[in-house]
Amino acid sequence: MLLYYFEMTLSEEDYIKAIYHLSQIDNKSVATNAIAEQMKTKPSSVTDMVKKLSEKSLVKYKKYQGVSLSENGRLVALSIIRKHRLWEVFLVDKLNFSWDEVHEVAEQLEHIKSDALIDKLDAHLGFPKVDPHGDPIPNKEGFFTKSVKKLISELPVLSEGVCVGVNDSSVTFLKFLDKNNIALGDTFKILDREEFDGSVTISTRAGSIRISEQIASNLFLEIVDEE
Amino acid sequence: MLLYYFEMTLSEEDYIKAIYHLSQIDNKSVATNAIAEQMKTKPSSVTDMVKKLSEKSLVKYKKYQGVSLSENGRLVALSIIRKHRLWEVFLVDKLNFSWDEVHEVAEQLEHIKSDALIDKLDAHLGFPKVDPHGDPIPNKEGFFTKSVKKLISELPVLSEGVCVGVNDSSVTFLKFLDKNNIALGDTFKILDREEFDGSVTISTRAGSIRISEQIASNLFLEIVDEE
DNA sequence: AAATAAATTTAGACAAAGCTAAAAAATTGT
DNA sequence: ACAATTTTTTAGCTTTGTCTAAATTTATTT
Repeated sequence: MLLYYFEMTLSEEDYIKAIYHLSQIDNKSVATNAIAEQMKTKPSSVTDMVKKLSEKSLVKYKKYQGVSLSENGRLVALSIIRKHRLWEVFLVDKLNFSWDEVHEVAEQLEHIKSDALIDKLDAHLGFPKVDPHGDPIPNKEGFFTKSVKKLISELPVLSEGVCVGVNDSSVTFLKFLDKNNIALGDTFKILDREEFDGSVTISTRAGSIRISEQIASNLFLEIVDEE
Repeated sequence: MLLYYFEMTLSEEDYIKAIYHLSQIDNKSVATNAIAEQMKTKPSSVTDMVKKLSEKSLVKYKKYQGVSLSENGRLVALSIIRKHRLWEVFLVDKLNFSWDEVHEVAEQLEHIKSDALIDKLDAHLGFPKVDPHGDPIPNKEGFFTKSVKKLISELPVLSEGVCVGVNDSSVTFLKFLDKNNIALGDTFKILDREEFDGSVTISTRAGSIRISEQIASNLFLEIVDEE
């Protein structure tokens, strides 16, 4: 990954990250208002910041035409996302936070500046490919495997992925998951699907279990495309 | 430890820490110029900041009379120092940094705001009492064991402590340490001292070894007083 | 006990990042 | 096509933390 050629402030980094995420949604240039909403700030503040980032050639900007990241800006965004996601893995795997508690702290940790720190953290965690939500972790050069989030009911047999969410968050459903030793962050493989009723056999930490079509259509897996 | 009653900026935290460290040197109130030097800033900037901290009752300040921490200020300082030293332990024990590489990164990590994070980090590290330099880690309530740094040659038999520094950093001396499996951060116990030549037997990780008076007067141990 | 020196504070400015209110450009509706 | 609406930008002000230069207080020296 590129070394930044200039120091970036916390605020600049947050803007770059926001612009990155917004430009992922659809591929057009990002609107001032959209950034303002994301950053919980006013459009006029966004205009000011975007001009500054443009001078540092981290974004491409023409008045009234929206913003997009330059190649350098994209690499900066990916380096921040890399840090954020590695810290999330650390918080969940090593400090026993649950996957839904880590975002806020990781938002702070992602701004710590030290290449050595991130390299060593990465190694310490065993070079993880995805964070606890199943999102891919870019490598040092900014490459990462794309991933798709899909319901088990929509996936073909032999798919493998990390359980990253539920559709139905009712107490009964969550109790079912608990009873069957299914937790967010677990890796599942789809072993078989019964054509008759759509029920699915999956392998879990606790062995393989059979789940009904109804369950299968309420569990999201994050599938990583190796390419 | 107290919850801060108001958010503190990074800069405020740095000033509080600087004032704490300076007031440890001798017990008088701290001079504006001394703070300016420590913070690498100008005396006029210090005056401004000290007024602000005084309004938040973190310091006691009278014009031209120097500054000292209030009880709240002291607790804030200790909470920052606690974070700093826990992160240093993490960096050395878990990420394999060497003890002399960690300060800069810990300076950043100490400002991360999350009580849950620090509690869990503390547990993950096994509730360490001292950092890799042998300095004591305050507990949540701001209590910590005092410690003294002394040469092995000055310590009585049966003393125990963490090796935290050398007087003579010549290549030959460091090579001697390496050859005898002595590293900064190791815990030693003084088993015996020979009156005749002042040579000392110490127990190390690698077993017990005999060191000459010359060596003993070049190795610092940090002794923790349990009280 | 003045006179000089050193330390500290005040006053006024500046850059970063935000805000409000008003102006300008782009988009939409008819 | 042009009026109305929405989006974006500009202009000017605020706060935080810094600075320089000048003024003031404290300390030191003779």
